[in-house]
Parts: sequence; C-alpha cells; structure tokens
Amino acid sequence: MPVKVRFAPSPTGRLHIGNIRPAVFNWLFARREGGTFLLRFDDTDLERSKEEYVTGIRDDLTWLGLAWDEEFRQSQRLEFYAAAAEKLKKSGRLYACYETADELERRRKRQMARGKPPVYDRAALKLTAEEKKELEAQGRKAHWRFLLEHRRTAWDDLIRGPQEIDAASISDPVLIRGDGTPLYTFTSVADDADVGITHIIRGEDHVTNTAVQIQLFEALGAPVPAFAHHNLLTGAQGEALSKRLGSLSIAGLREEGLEPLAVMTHASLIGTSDALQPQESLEALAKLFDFAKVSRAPARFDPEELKGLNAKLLHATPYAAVANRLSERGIGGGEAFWLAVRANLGVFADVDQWWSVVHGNIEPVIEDAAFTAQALTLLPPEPWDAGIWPQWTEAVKKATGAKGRALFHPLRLALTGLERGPELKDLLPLIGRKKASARLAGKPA
RNA sequence: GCCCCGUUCGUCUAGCGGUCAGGACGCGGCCCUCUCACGGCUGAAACAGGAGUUCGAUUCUCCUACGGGGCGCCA
Repeated sequence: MPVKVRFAPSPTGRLHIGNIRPAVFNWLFARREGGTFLLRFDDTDLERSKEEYVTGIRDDLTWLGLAWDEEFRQSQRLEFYAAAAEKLKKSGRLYACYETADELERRRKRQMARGKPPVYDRAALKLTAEEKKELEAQGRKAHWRFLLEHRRTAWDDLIRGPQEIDAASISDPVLIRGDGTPLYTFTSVADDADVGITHIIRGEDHVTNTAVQIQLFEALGAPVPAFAHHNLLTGAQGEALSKRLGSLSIAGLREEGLEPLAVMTHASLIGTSDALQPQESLEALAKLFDFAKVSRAPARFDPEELKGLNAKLLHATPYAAVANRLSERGIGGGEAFWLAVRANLGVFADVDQWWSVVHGNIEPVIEDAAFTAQALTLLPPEPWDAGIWPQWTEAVKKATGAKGRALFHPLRLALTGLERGPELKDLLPLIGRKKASARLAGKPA
C-alpha cells in the first residue's frame, strides 16, 4: 500500500522550531517511501483561525522546501463531517449532553480537589427523553460526545513501541459543539479515514488522543492507520518550549539569514541518534530518516547549535550551489572568491562584508605606520598570481625582521580592516595591487 | 491532584546482563602555517539517588527525585 501522510496545522499562528518537526518527519518519510504528502488546515476553531496564518504557514513550508501534493481545509468540509456524525448517532456512539462549559469546569475542579482524575461522568447518558426535551425547551443546545468503549486500547507505535491506554481513564470526547460545529478529534479522524492516511506522524502530545482516535476509526468502519509519536523539544534550559517563540519562528530564522537546509537538518536530526552533521540535500536527509533513531525523551533546542550547523553547512557549500545567489547580490569574483571566503561565513549574507573587502571600499587599520609603509615599498608589481603572498611576505620579513603574528597581524588589519578573516594568500590577489597599496598607506580604498 | 513517558559526558545520543561505556557538537592540545578563522588529528568529559533480582547490573523490578506530556464545547 502506498504511503500517504499529512501535516495538519491549525492556522492559529506561524510555524516555529517545535511544530515544524511533525511537518519535517512526515515529509521526509513520504519522500523516503515515495509516498504522498498532504497539507490540511485544521481550521475548525473559527475563533482562533486566521487567513494570514494560512498564508504564513504555506510560506514557511515553501521556504523550507517542503512541497505538498494536495491541500485542503476542514472549514470547507462541514457537510461531510455532519454526514459522518449522523452515522455515529445512528450507531449509538454519539450522545447528546447539555452541561454548560461552566458546569463542566466546576465538576473537573471538584474531582481534582478530591484527588480524582477529571473524567466526564456520563451523566447525560442517563437523561430521559422528557428531560432532554425540557432542557431544550429551556433553550439549551446539545453538544455531542463520543461513547468510548471502556477497554484497553492498544497500538504498536513506530517510535515508542507497544502502547496501551485504558479508555476508562479518558473522558468521552466532545465531537460536536453546542453550536453544531465539529471539533478536532472528529474532523481529524474523519478526514484521515476519508483520504486514506496510512501513517500518522506527530508529537507525543497526541499519545492520549490516539486511544480515542483508534476507537473512532473503528466506529467509522475505517482501517486504523499506523501511528508514530516523536519526542518534543524543550528550551536550552530544559523548560517547556511553548511560550516566547518569536525568535524561534521559522519566519524569524529566515530573517536571521539561516539556510533552509540547515533548519531542516537540525529539525530532523535533533533528538535522534544521528550526529548533527551538515547534509548536502533534502534527499540525503530523507535517506537518513528512520523512526528507530528517534528518542523518546525530550530534546533541548539550542539556537547556538543551529547557528553552528548553518556555518558548517556554508563552509562545505560548493560554488555551483551558490553562484546564482552571489550574482543576485551583485557579487562577482567567481569561484575563487567563494572558496576564499566561505570558511568565514556564519550566515550567507556575511559574503557582503568580504566582497567589500575585495571589491569595495574599506577603512584600513594601521597598527604600525612605519611597518606598513615599508611593506608597501616591497609590494611586487602586477601581474599577480597565487604565489604573490608568500613572495611578498618573505620580502617583508627579511627587510623588517618581523615574523609570526608581528608580521601578519598588521598586514591583515591594513589590508582588510578586520581582526579575523580568510587566508590572506587567497585574499590578496583578489584585492589587487591598487587597493592594497592605498590601504597599506592608510588610505580608504 | 490523577494518568502516561523519560533520565548515559555541558548538549544530542549508542548500548538492549559480562564493553577499556562508543560516536557527534562544544571545550582543551597539536598540526596545516611564520597570524585569526577554516580544516585534520588528538585529549578531558557521563550511567540521577536508593533498595532489590542475579555469580555479575548502565541494561531487569520497585521506590524517591527531577524533567516532559496528557487530563478542554483547543489543536
């Protein structure tokens, strides 16, 4: 059976480093298996869902390179859910309840205070037809709960292994709100069953839901898909990673100039037994993907680790992969320039700085005017080749007696205006004699 | 409060009764090099605590501590 998976975000916010992982895992798995990857917007919560987030999530996925085969949204399938609900009512698995949200909330608090788990007591099940009629006459609107079978419900999780949940410890979930609109648990399963999702890959915050959903699949007469629940991420200090996600949003990382491939690599390798190494493509990542490698313990997300990975990725990137991006920025210099500077990049945009060192105008820093002046007189005439640097520095060394740091540091400062940077042997031919001369003389060039 | 899951170098992890407890990132040292960075090599660094079971526990069981998740007319 061909693999069919989905990523089903609710458009109530942008994607971030935490909730991108189910998208990444699903996509990678589909890619590895040659399956289909669906994007479904779970927008049944009209209060919180916003159109701008639909667009934003699409942008985030596109930037990451996670192309989807089909897209649909739940708000456009309301008749379908209503029909599915009718079936459940007929089979007696959906029953009407009349408690208000306040009443339920009070009841839960009372149960917890008594040390009991806050599970719905099925009081509505005992309501007679007359009592229901009376409640309706008072203007109460029914919401509908799914009648769970109180038995242990089990599945073999692709990541966590054999799982078992006692359905008696869970409340009968509300599937239809008092206003008639369907809720996540129901729409999600109805859709997964309808489109034939084969594998549900998601965060471990959904493991308890799984028991309910398995019973729902069965009640709907649909085959139960395979489940895989991955570990969640915590902050660098081990704290829950749900609040304060501004800088951790995908859009934010993009603005910081990180490579999408670095973000993808980090998202898919963190919390697994694979070493966090730069990968050359999404295909390479897909080949690495394996449920067996995913840990069950939460993993810490450290922004510094992501940045480090981004830098390493850049350091290993061949010229052909960035030639277009360089020319888009108005950077020439070809492969020689890229190879000279790539090892000094943290983010791609750092190339601008090195391009201005080579091609633009910079302010030289003169540490020892007499020294650089003397070095200037020893600068060989052009044409220059790759051997110009050792040839020149050898001459300067002989004339001044300077060596090591005393020799190179002032030259680097004068030539680039910076403390650190690429090999000067590679940079000097790119800078050229004209600029080099001016800078050694302390003049901006 | 109740239920589920987890805890191995600082971090991500391998391990599935007997291992010098392995790898990666980071950190230190050396090399490339007569500078900084890059890269290569190399070193230091861990079984949460306590009871059991066993000839023998990182590994199995229980308890405690800590962390995560769940307990919505959210997804």
